[in-house]
Amino acid sequence: MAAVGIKTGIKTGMKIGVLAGRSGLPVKTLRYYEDLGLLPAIGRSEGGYRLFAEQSLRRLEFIRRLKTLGLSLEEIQGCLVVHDAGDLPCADIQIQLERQIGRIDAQIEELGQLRQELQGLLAGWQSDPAKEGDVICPNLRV
Amino acid sequence: MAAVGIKTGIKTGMKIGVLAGRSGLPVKTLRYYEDLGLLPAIGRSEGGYRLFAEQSLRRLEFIRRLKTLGLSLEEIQGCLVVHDAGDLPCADIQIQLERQIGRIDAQIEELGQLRQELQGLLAGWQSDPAKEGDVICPNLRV
DNA sequence: CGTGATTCTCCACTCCTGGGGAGACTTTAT
DNA sequence: ATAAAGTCTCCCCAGGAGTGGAGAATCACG
Repeated sequence: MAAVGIKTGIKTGMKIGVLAGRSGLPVKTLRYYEDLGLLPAIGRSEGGYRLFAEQSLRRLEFIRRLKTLGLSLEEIQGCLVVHDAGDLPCADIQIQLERQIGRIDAQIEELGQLRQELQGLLAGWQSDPAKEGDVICPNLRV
Repeated sequence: MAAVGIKTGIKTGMKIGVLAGRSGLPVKTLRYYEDLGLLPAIGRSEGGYRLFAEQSLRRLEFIRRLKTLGLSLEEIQGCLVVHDAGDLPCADIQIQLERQIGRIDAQIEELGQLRQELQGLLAGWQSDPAKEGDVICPNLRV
């Protein structure tokens, strides 16, 4: 079974349900990824069934990792497009990655600022301020 | 103009356009907030026009502030419900803010990990590695 | 060869925060 | 009194990441 592809020289591949089972992702999600171009199938069977290569598992693992790290599918696709652009010299990919790091730094910076603002707000927080008028919460100079 | 409501003792209020002008928010947004229950109108005119109290401005300012601090409208509504019940929602707001800071921290942490991963990838980058097999760019092993 | 499991495409729906516009009605200003 | 401006409700649209179902086709097993 595992060696089916070896017998014939013909293009073989997992059907979507197998890939779903091995990757742990729902079939729907795999189709969704394929539609987006994140996870290209190597082709279709006679009956039109998607066929995926073994590499798809690695690719899905890569996607999963980046996803858990908070990247959007669009950002991940950016990485994969670069990855798949085989004709481009590695230097271009390097630039893409550096750009990606720059974007991440900007995001971290932005989040840090927001965090600081919230922290500063809480720092001066009074747990039981005097009620006055129709003030909603005296801690917030609204 | 500003004193129109004083002449009659009858329940008066801003129409939505006035509140929009004074708050700087689009009419659509105010209607949306009213629909959600975030910004109750004091009533309707004969013709069915929403009428808002002066306090609505303060309330909108409160909403705006919490929004810029990253709270969802639902979380803000939670605070406002407490407020409308007669209490100062200080404690609730505090909890929401702390929760928000926690979320930001987690996000920063994850981004930092991704950054490190990409950085590590670039650290071992070879500008012109030998191509081998079906690896498109040997620097990127997924 | 039949039957059930798998897969296909297409459409709709979720949550969130509104934006755009249609068509009808109310209010205001001249 | 009439025209213009404001407001009403209702419905569709966006993006992000899928999920669910209908109906049709295909595959695998006995």
